[in-house]
Amino acid sequence: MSMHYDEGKEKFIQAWGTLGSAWGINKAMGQIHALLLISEEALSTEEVMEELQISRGNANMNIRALIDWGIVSKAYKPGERKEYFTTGKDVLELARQVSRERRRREIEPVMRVLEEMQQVEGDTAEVAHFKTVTKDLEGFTKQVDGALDKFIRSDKNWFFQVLMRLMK
Amino acid sequence: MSMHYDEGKEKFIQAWGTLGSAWGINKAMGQIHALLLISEEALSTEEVMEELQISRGNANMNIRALIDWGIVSKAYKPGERKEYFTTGKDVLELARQVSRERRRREIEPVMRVLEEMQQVEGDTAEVAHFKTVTKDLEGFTKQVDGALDKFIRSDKNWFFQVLMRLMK
DNA sequence: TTTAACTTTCAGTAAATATTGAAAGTTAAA
DNA sequence: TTTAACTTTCAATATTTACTGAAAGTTAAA
Repeated sequence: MSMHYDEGKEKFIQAWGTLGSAWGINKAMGQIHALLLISEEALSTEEVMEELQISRGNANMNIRALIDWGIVSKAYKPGERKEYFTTGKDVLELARQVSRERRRREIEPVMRVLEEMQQVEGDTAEVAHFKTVTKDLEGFTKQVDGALDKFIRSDKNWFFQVLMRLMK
Repeated sequence: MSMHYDEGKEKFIQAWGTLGSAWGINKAMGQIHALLLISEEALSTEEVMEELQISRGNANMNIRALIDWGIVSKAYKPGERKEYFTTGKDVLELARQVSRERRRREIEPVMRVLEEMQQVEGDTAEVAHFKTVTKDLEGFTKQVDGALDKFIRSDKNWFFQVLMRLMK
């Protein structure tokens, strides 16, 4: 029923990587994030390479990507030239950041396309149906987008209050 | 500023396919779903193949996958032996179904791993930190999972009320 | 400056994923 | 039954995506 640290660590990193791929983030990116999450100290590229058995190029590119997503940041150690990396340990803040990015990268482009669809011309039933469906999608997407925006801007208390109320 | 139906249709199918890949669903699956969404009539495998220019095997497999997800269903036309396929036009119901499946396929497995992590033994600071982080993730995941569950079981009114309240 | 510690890039390769099409399987009607 | 309309499977192939490692680029210290 118990488990050694190394085994647990391995399992967690694996699981986080898998979750990553299911969500369109790549595996290595998820694994690096997991590793930084459970590490109290900031890690260097070398250390990441070593722990995950991946190449320098791979480590570097995925660390960059995590920085782009705004969920990993650089840390310099006094007197050291090397770069180290950490990720915030606040899960809510992480969720917020991921929401922010996905909203920007995925929801917004699709919303723009859906809006455009109202410009389709023609008075056939086919066109009418097309516009109805895309308008519905647009309406729904807008609602979700608005809620997401609220979440992104909200503070901790607001979020947990909403969750609580939501679950009655 | 206006647009022909065929152009709009093409754009929409493309966008829906792209959104699909960003969400771990494959492109063809997204495109087939888009096509069924905007089609009032149920379509046959042949028609899907023709419209999207994909092979029989591809069409068949992805239609199956959509059925597995519970978002496409078979429809038989009277006197016809061939199978036809449709998808519900209710966007909220679609969202609910997708949430249900993702919850089952992704959230649940990761939650089980996170729970397991409390079984890690050892009294070092490292282990303590590991448990803290994974416990936080577990707590957050549980909350979201609960809210999702509520959403999945809820009706239309509840959902829009929540969204409204949420957006103040 | 030069050097050396470090980071980034990228062409080549490997791995994973999606797609094809023809053959095998199934089942309603003749 | 047989036939033929239809659906499913799956080995081969193509496409996409990820990864490597060495070379090029950068920058602090000597």
